[in-house]
Amino acid sequence: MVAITIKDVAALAGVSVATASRVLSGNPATSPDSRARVVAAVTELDYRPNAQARALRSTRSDSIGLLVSDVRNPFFADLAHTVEQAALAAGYVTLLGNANERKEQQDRYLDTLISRRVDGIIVAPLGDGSGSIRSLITREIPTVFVDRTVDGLDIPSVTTDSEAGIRQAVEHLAAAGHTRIGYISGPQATSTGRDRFAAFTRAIAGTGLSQDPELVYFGDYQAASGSAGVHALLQLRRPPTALLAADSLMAVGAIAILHKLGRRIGADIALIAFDDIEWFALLNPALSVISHSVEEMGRIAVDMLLQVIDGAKPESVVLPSELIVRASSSTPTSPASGPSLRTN
Amino acid sequence: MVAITIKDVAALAGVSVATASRVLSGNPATSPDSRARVVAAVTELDYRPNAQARALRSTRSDSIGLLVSDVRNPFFADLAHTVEQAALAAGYVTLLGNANERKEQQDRYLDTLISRRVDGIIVAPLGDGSGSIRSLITREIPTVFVDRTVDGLDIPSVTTDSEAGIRQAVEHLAAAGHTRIGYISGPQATSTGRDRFAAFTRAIAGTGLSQDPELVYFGDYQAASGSAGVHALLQLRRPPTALLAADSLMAVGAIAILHKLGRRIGADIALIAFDDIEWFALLNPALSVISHSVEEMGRIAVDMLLQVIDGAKPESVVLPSELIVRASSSTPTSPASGPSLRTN
DNA sequence: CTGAAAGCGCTTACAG
DNA sequence: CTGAAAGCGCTTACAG
Repeated sequence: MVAITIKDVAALAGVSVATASRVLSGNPATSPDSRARVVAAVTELDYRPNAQARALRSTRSDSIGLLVSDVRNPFFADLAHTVEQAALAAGYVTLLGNANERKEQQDRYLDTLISRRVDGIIVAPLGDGSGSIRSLITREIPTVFVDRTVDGLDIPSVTTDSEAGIRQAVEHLAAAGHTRIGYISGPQATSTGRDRFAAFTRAIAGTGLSQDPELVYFGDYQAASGSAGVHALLQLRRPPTALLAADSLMAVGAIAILHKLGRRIGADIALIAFDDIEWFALLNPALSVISHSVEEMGRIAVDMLLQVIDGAKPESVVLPSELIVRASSSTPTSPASGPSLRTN
Repeated sequence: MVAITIKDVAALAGVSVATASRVLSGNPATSPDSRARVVAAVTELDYRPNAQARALRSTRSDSIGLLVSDVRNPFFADLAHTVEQAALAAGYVTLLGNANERKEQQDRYLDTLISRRVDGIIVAPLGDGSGSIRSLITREIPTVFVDRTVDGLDIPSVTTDSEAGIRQAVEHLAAAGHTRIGYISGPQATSTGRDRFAAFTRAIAGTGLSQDPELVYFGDYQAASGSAGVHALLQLRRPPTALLAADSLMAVGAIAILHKLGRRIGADIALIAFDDIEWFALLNPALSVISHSVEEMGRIAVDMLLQVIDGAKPESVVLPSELIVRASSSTPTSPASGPSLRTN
């Protein structure tokens, strides 16, 4: 690689390195003449300041890190997109990392982002507060949790209150006559996995439906576990007549295997997914979903991070969720035993 | 932020900074005793080397940049995932950027990656060779193009040969009796947009179908333009009976509006998309696609980049594409005029 | 095997 | 408004 440094620029412009640096950083203490000559030199040499050296000296890098748990999950892809656009508008470039739902990989990226001295980090965390997550606190690195949190860590967060959406989903299914609802849960190592499972448990109890523990399958938020979950649930002596998947990827896996088994979604079995993904509305039957706003979440996360970087301590934000009923859950299944087909 | 430097480590360990540095970088010229004490100090202080300072000195950063044109496109999300895993296996961390199909943003990210001195860059480029793309060459930064190329630039690339897949798609539709095929093209500012359009034009000519220029709509690889394209094409006095979308996002937009208009895909109108996305197989009817391997593309790209970093000059690779027929194009539409329903 | 010193490419008080 | 100089946190010949 050919290195062009500020020295080359200064030499060509006939000024000192200090003056060149001032022009480059927009310091007003420069003469119009110097400015013109430095700018010309920069253009001619196609000079790019070395961000490493700059950051080393000035302790800010105008960049933030965003660590998501799985880029292939459309929810996180959308989140990455909004965060990036919001950050760009505020003058920050976003370095995106992908933890791949694995703790070691999360630690690895966190270490990288820390050692690259990003100005702040937005992370959808995984696991307990051990490992590199802890360093964020001890090193006082501006951090915001998004979508997920870690118990016991005092870090501002933007999350979704899954309670309302899940309760609506369960009540909707109960109203359609379902008494045995299968739940494909997210991993209990994530706060969303735990929260949504707890919300489901409460909703089931509140609606008086079967609390058979066999109706819960613990997946890992990836497609294959959605398929495995459906497979396991349908093998039960008394299989569920409706399914609730805790994220979009597991829903995809569920749909795939239901197709393969020839079960008609919305007719033979009802299905509702957490996360409102554009594609879900295009399925036939369209998928009922529990929706929450990823755009809002992304914007708020960036906003909060900027505040933290400025030394403030913003309040955590909890966004609402709600059920959107589409065809995948609207056709009532007549359960073997259930006569009560109410509507609300 | 609290800064812990190698000086703190050296002081705690009772050795010089030089020795501490040697232990940290695995230099064999260190005594077991020094090693033990430095390691202990690192653990106690939770020390993370400043990657900026290290890179400044050693001219390598063990990181690569991956610039995709749209993270929300599942093809690129999958690509990001494979590239990242392959890079990780080779000891590199991947910084992901999202050009959002916009030249300015591509330049911005390229500048950032260049100024952060990543060891190499994998990019799905956009536009001509102007702007920051040019700097990659003049600064001799190890670069590999993936999925797309830029005319006139001598940079190794991994791309897909769209010719075969598109020809198969057109022939398949022709065999089903379609004579007017609408084409929703990618932007002509991308090599894939141009290549696929050229392949389509040749395939149409070769099959003797209508070459009516009105049957081509130029989109931008984003969902909204797919909807707009369908809208425009269906307004023609003689609308197409089959549609070919040049990427998955435009296909999504196309499907959405077809649903809204009440046109049954696979019955009222045939649809084929470029890019084999997991979700497409789940649609009902399942979508026929032109498939190419994103995993292979990602792995090869990383492999080539490592070669370039090592000073080699690898040959460009072109991967094949092929049609996968599913229900969205399998039901022959009986065209107003066409009697010739051949099968092959 | 070890330490003192130079230097990577910048920025920023400090004088003038 | 400008330049010389120090220093950010590392690494790496150079002596020993």
